[in-house]
Amino acid sequence: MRNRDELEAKSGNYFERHASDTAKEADIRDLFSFQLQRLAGLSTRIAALSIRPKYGVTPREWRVLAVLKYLGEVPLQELAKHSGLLKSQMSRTVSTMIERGYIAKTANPDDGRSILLTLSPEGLDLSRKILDDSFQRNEEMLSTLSHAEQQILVELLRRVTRTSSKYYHELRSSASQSDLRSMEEE
Amino acid sequence: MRNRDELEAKSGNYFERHASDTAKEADIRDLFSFQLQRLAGLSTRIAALSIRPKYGVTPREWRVLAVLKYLGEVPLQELAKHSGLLKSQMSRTVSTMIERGYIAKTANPDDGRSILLTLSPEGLDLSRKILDDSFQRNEEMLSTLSHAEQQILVELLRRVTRTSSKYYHELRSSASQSDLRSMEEE
DNA sequence: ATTTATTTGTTCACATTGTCAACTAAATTT
DNA sequence: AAATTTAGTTGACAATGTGAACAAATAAAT
Repeated sequence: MRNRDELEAKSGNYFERHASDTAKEADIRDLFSFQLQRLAGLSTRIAALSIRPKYGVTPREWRVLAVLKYLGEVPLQELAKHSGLLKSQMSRTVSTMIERGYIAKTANPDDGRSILLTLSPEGLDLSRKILDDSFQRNEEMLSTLSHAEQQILVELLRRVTRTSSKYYHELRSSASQSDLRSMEEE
Repeated sequence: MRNRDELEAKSGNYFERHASDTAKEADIRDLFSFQLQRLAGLSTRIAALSIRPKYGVTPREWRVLAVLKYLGEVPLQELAKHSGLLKSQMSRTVSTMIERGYIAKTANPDDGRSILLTLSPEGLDLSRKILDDSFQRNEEMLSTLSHAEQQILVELLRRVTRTSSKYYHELRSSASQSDLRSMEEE
């Protein structure tokens, strides 16, 4: 591993760094969220490469189809939650999917505001095909791990996602309450 | 050929999705890349929430600063590779970071085409602060895991990233040999 | 029962991110 | 010396993310 410390002097050490080289500098390569971002970016690029030319849908669109596949028949808001999108994003995505005939929309008899969304037969077919492709891609990506390791990875990610989601909502609610205080704080 | 009936697919009952004795429908929730995307999205949102208001930089900008922190002094292309960005993205990002005084640019004595980039003292200071914050955020996100589990997770991700990167380049070169993007992701 | 507040979905406006191609200037290769 | 490759910049545009305004419908409060 390369270390920055040798370059410390070059880039302007105004802080008269304390003599000890033992104090370890924080390194973004050790940061979980950094690894996560890079791998997710890779994953998206791989998916786009194999899906867009073949099926003519964006990663977001097929993700929505696949989520709707397991949800069955739900209002738009519900679909958005499970997909990790804002309702505004979902509204647009859904309307192009309706135009292309992959999603069907019916009125909700219990609530005049909401709509019920389902996959059309074509949408179900497409989502199956793409999902199969995706599982194949994932196998390639995970091929370096044993089956047991793959399961561990998936389980750890699941737990981290749960915890992070809670953390996120905490941050959000505490941020919206103290809007005026975020000016200084050093 | 799996031929699960439509009724089940649309039932929306995800507590019974494993109960079926027949061929199982593919489910995006079991897809590694889906989990990855959701968690990465969460992570970005959390980061943006705590960093943007406080330091006035976007997630991408601080990531670049932090990468440059460990690289020391490198040409733009090199910085792009390690950050997972295209050189066009990097060129723009760097030029705003130079405007704001976080990055310094000098000519490369060995190559008139390339430039050498380093963190300015302000950039170094900022990257340290944000990196500290980031490690704290990550601790929250990972708080559900034991220390040992965290290490396992990081190690598994590292291996998957390596394999995926190789896979990506295979796909790319087999798709079109002419347009080789030099983004080694490693 | 009427007013008020909340919720659902659509749309607008905009910021960030990602992709590709054209272009220059400087190496490198032939 | 000419052709090719490489480093970086810039333009154009697609995809994604965020927040707010808005109408219609429902729920809550008085």
